[in-house]
Amino acid sequence: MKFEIPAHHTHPDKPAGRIRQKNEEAILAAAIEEFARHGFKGTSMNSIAEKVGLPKANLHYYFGNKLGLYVAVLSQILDLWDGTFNNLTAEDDPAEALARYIRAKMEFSRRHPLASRIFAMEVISGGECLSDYFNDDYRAWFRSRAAVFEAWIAAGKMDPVDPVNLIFLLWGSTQHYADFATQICRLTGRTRLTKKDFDEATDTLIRVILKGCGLTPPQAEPA
Amino acid sequence: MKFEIPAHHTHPDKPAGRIRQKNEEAILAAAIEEFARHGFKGTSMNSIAEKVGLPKANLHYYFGNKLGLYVAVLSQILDLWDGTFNNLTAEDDPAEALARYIRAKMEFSRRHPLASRIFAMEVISGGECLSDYFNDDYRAWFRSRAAVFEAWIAAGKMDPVDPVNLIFLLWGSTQHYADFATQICRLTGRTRLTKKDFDEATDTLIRVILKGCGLTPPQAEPA
DNA sequence: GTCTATATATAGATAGAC
DNA sequence: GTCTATCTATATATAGAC
Repeated sequence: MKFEIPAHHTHPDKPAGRIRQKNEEAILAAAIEEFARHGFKGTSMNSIAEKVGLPKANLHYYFGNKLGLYVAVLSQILDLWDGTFNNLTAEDDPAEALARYIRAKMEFSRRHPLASRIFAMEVISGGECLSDYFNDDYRAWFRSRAAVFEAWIAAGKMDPVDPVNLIFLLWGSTQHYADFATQICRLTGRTRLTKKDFDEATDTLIRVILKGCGLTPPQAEPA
Repeated sequence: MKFEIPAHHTHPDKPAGRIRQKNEEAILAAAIEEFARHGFKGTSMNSIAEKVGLPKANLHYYFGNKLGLYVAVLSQILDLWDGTFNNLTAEDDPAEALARYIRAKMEFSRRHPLASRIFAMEVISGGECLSDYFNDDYRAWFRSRAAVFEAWIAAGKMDPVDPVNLIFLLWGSTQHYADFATQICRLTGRTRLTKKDFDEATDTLIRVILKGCGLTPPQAEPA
């Protein structure tokens, strides 16, 4: 999955890699916007270069080629995801843990909508660049998440809802607010979704899904 | 929204439009597959022409240009959607009507996954080609759908769940099975989602969402 | 390390023979 | 109505001056 970064040497009077780090971050930020808007094939290196204000030759110097830049963007996104999940355990109180998980997913949709959209477009397009990510470890991680629900069900703490489809319900309903924000704004007459919009949507999701699983929502905790 | 079809005349010894109709259908079918996989900008007229087995000049002859073909594909998809919705009324029994709606949406995801994905990619990409579709009529239609839930709530037939976010919950959770089928297959070790997979997912969605709205699911009716 | 100029491939679109 | 050949624009990528 990793791409080759061309060897180079730095000027002695400047800290090694400072310019590189700054430029790479700027390029990645511009690339995220373009890839989120046009997908991989629909994005041109030229448009990214113009947005970041560098000649496109620099993009090739830093990331090798277009696929290398795209994979770097995807890697950054997946790092974000890994940091957001993994907070559910069988010992948790189901209602509290599930509410926390829905809040975390909605907060991700609010703060990283472009990342969510790039991931969505990649999966919709077949997800070939994610084949290394969709591996045995990923399946094992997914089973461990489903096992938490199974444990709660076995302990009689929640209704016997199929854990696999419950997870897809959680993902689909929360990611929708990032991926389909354009449609939501058009339908509700907004120009963008506010923090308040997300809070209300989060409350609705927590209320419906928890009750649907036979759980009593915990008292709202301050954001 | 409509594009110009070039004027032409037909040979007198052949029924007018027979060849055209057949070719246009074949081109649209191939275009749906390509656009669903690569999005608008990522799809080339050449790839569509090769898939359908016609020279690409024919595609331009029938649809004018690439955007015309894309809009024709989108129009066909939106026609499908219009035929699927609009079955909820305030007079319906909420539990039965909602279960029916979830079934219809899931059946759409199962039978028209490519259509769902093209719509999703278009919305994620900003939905400029849908700006004519996301108009005042669409907003009015959406409010009429939300009003059905409000009527049910006012009549005490279901919990006071915010109708707008409930609709997004329904859309997000059902469309997920079409748009993210690749990820679902990787996670569950399947090569494709079967009718049985969809039936089980549908049952889970109906069970959780209806109970979450304070409704008692109706007895399962045969598909 | 940076950027201009350019090589090469492929895109959308069309002219014109049949 | 159909299809070959071609035009023009733009894409990725790189060579080489600075």
